[in-house]
Amino acid sequence: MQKYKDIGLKLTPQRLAILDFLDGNMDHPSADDIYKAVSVRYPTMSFATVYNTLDSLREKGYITELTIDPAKKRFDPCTKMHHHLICTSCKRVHDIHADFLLELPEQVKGDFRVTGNHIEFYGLCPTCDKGHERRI
Amino acid sequence: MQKYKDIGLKLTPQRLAILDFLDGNMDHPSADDIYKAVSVRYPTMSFATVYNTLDSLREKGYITELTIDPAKKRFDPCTKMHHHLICTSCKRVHDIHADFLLELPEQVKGDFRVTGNHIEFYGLCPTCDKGHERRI
DNA sequence: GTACGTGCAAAGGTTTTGCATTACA
DNA sequence: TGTAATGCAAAACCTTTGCACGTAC
Repeated sequence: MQKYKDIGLKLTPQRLAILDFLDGNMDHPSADDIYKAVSVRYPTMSFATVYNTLDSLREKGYITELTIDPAKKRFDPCTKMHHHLICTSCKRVHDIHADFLLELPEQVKGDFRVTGNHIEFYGLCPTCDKGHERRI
Repeated sequence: MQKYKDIGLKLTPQRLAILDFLDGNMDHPSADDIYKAVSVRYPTMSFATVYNTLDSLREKGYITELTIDPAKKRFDPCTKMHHHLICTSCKRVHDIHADFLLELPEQVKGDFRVTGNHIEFYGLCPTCDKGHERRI
């Protein structure tokens, strides 16, 4: 596994399994999703290991913790600044890589030092939308 | 209490205390914050009542449940569409009532029916920013 | 009077922690 | 070999639920 050599963490089999699961994953999985997925290969996997690893990866800047789900934390291996489109029915989350101009007016910003932003778009995905009548 | 007459809920003293605490509140309190605040006047107040009331108020559209805090739900009595400016250090949340043009490109939106959006601005509030050296 | 709200305690779900054991570097 | 990670279980949180009792309407 050359790919993860420079990550600055001990590369245990469990961590490699977690890294592999997250690599390119666009589902914004929860800790439990990750635990279930890697447990298939490592039946002794524990939540402590999952949370430890996620915490280390977050500290190193390899993943982002999302606050889009009120019920649980979800994790995003894509750390490039982007936004999210969330289906309010099935809770699936799509990445939005479009850019938006979001400059706060001076009188609103005040002395606040703004360092970033994140947009949540809400709506119904095509699948969930079909459950409703819809005439144009 | 004429003010809450038309709310469509039984107006118990506990509910009135919660409504009074929330009215004009800009702190985006958690259920626990609300529980602590109203417990001063109503020592027998229970979490069940707080959550029941918050749930009813949310259903009726009088409050919004915020997902800006990974640790717990926070509630906002201001239901007019607005955004938030969050200090990553002290976690305090300010309301942003500015408008932004957020139109998703067709090829990004696809058949998704977008119904709303919410922007989180991140940064350091003036107080927390003072802890860092900062020369212009 | 009756439907609905309250309060208590217990349970459910997610995340954290302590500690002995194991294994990467 | 030494430091750091793993795994298990227990605990800590936040939130929800069941049920007997109480109260607004």
